Amino acid sequence: MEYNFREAEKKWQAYWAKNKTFKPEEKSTKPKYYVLDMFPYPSGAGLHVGHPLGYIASDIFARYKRLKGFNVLHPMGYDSFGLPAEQYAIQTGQHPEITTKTNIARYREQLDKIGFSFDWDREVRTSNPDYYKWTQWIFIQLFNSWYNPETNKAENISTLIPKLKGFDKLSEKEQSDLLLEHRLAYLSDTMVNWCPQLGTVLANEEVKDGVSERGGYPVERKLMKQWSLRITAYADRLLNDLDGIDWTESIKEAQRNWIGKSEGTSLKFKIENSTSEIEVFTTRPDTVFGVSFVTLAPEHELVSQITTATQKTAVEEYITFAKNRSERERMADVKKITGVFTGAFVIHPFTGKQIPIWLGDYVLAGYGTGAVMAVPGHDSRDYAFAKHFDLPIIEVVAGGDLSKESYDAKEGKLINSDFLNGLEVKDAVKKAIAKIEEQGLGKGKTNFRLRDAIFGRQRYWGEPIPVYYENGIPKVLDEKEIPLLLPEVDKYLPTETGEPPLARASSSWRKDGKHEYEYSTMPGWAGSSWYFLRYMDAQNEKEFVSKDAVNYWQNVDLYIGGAEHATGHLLYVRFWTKFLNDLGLIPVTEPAKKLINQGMIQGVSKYVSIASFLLEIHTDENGDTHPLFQNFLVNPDYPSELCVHKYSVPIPIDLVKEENGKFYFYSDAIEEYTKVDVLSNWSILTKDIFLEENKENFKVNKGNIEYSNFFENKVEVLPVVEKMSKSKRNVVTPDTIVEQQGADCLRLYEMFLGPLEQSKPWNTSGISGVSNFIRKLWRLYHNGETLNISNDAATKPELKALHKTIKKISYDIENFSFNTSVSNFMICVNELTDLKCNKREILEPLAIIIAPYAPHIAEELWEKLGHTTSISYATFPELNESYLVESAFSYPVSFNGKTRFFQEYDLSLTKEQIEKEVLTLEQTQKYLEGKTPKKIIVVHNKIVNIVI
RNA sequence: GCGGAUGUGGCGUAAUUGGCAGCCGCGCCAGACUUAGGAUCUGGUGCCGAAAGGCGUGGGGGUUCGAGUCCCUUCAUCCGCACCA
Repeated sequence: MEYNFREAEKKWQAYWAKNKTFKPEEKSTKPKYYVLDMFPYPSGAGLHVGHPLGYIASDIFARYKRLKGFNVLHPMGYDSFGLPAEQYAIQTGQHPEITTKTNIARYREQLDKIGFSFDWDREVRTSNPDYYKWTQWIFIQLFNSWYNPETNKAENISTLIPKLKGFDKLSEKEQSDLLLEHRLAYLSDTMVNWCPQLGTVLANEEVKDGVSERGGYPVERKLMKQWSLRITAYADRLLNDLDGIDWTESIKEAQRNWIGKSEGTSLKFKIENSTSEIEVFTTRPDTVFGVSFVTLAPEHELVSQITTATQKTAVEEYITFAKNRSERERMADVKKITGVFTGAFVIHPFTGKQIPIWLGDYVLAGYGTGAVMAVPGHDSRDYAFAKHFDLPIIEVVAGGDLSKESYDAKEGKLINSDFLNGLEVKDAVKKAIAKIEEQGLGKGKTNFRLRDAIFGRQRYWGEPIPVYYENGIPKVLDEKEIPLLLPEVDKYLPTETGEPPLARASSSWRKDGKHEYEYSTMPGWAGSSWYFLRYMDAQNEKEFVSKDAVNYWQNVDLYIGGAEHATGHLLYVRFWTKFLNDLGLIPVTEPAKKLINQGMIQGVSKYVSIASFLLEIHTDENGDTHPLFQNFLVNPDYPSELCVHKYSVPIPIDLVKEENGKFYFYSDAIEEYTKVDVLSNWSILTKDIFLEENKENFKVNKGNIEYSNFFENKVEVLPVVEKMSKSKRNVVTPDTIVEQQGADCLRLYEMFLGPLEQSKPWNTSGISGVSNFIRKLWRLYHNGETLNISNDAATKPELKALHKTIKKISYDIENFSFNTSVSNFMICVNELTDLKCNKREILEPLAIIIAPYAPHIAEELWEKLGHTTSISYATFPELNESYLVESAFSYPVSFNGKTRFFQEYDLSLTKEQIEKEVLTLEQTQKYLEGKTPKKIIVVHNKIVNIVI
């Protein structure tokens, strides 16, 4: 009887659901283990084959831990607030909640079919009021807290008030404003990334190369009143605690860079003929004698005050120029040096010399003080600026060649530097800081690159911020008043006056019927910043998580997800965890002990080339002319000079046919394509069309066109490996494989593809090997139609095959090397098949070790073996090393490192005995060619090497 | 520019961590069976060579009895950050 995976998989999925097999024990004496996946955003394209890669790995680990006697928490949920559902709502008018529910239903169906061991009773959806009530609750706690630098943790704002002198005498508004400067959730005027097309502000990590990460729309800098979270208060702890967690070095490094701690000193420069001073921040106070100018950001507040009359026009022009240069341009031409002299000077604090003040847009207004002391000799940016404007370059650290480039290294002896002369850089830094502090010119200081996190989004589909305004003063709702539900609106667009969509809610959407609520909603990362806690106690209506639950589950033991969340989600969730810990609400300071980043499974998009031709120039009744184009599908090598415009678009991969390693799009698929893209109006450019009928209209006439440039009914398409996405039309869902080869096959195959962390394009060419393996495994337990199991004692080779596998699989799982375990299962089954093994003593443990990988077939075999309970809670077989012990070893005998032949020796032989034995061999004499060996190396159980 | 990762047969990959390079699978070749199937089974398959043998882990150099593995150097590809003073 062949294994019927369709029946078996359905049966066991139903069994697990009915028996709540994967519900962790409530009051358990077992050790706990918490395995978490980054929950998905339920997109309209459905789950693609990349999602399950991480889920399968974590599921294997969770199932393995159960077999090892752990009480395992392995939940799943949905990050269900977000932009795509809202964009869809804007286009169709359909409430995002409906879209979201439909998408979730599809995800759930797909997930269920893969046989994950999730405890679905703990499912969370960030867009559910039961859930976002507690997201709002945490926001309220943030609002009510400040960061006390003395205790180095967050405290209730009430502990701050006594420290604020004259607080009582202030008006209510003044009190509110003052407290907002300290609250961890605060409202302020902030420079934000404003995206006009999306109608919202974006966080820094949502902006890539000056355009929005989602959609690629331009982003501009704008001053807006915004809610922010004071993550910078935690900068130092977020940085230091990285050392204590087992995360990949690349993620930790990305977070370190993002936090960007730099230690240095502030230093004041007196402005000549003025009482004002310019304060700069520098990490190289040792180079203070190398300062030859000072550069201010164009936005610096002192600019208008110090600019001299003669420079006024030039400076104003420059400021206008700098302002209008969009962020994107500034990033695009980093190399372009721009600046202007203000006409003013500062006095060097040590030498008393006159130093010019310049403006330059290489200085960022938002970092440090927005001013730098320029040391062109030892800072490459200052060097470039100095060279460009012909400013003096002074060498103060020996070791470089300043005629070629600046010498930025922090090594060498100080020169031309008065009291620092002769010191090494490290010592000079210390001495310079001491001197600066002594003379009251500044003091040692630490700066961070990390900015506070802007927390408001001018969008509909997010958690409402639980704030209302009374006489212009922002106040948070009482705990009893949440959840503050999302109101109904007529459209999901900003109002005509530019207010966020929530402003469209009816006028009854008011606190106590009169006070306006905040119209911004929370960003996408709000709900995901604490969801790992909610799973511990998902149904709790009284608290975000109970003390009992969090004291038991603590934090995530193994977290698997994509590396793209390095500086977003993974930083915010650490921040919230530390905050909740400060408040004494949870016992842990980090969300996850271990983090693994699964690689991305890329799609292979297929791009078809399109040539645009000018058909005619149409003149309308007003006399305006409009060019009329016609587009034709052409081969990729079609010369672009033979058309007005040539471009390529991705087409659905299932409309492409492969022939001899090349890909083609046939004309009979065009109709199918127009269903996906109604705007397309293509036909394939054929010789006839080109040469005969429309030749004149194409406005090209380049003489003889090779016929090979044209095909009658197909064009070649080019494959491109890139991220799977709906817009690239390259999404492959796991559904087909589950349908055709089964969930176990998908699970094994995704693991078999290669190391978990590695990215690779999806390719099913090897799947038949895995499918064959599953059938072979089944046959091992069967003799033709019937189950064939013997209770006889296993033989030594059988035991060896099994225990070798137990050893390897345990090692592999614990090292997250899932690909190698699949090969080892294959090796084991091959060996046992060759041995014709049908012993219960072997086949029972084999079913258990394979169960985490292929749970359906394992359950089915387990049941056939006579068991009445799920294999999920069987005991992982104990390794017995004695079965692996060999008595002899076949030594490779090599000469000068080249293996020539093999010779078996008993392992009890000493090195000396082997050495003696080897020399007596006929073969040895042959390779020695009569020479005497210089040296013989015998490594026990490894190798014999004879050096001639 | 800085940081991270990767480079091994036709392809996906493996190598007990310094000890026989290429396990397992795909593909390919040959054969068996056959109700001719994209089924199943058996054998072969790094490259050059008829063979003996030689060459081989991106390139170059080094350490070592011995290097895919360690060190130096260089190239290529991918990802992240990017004027952070």
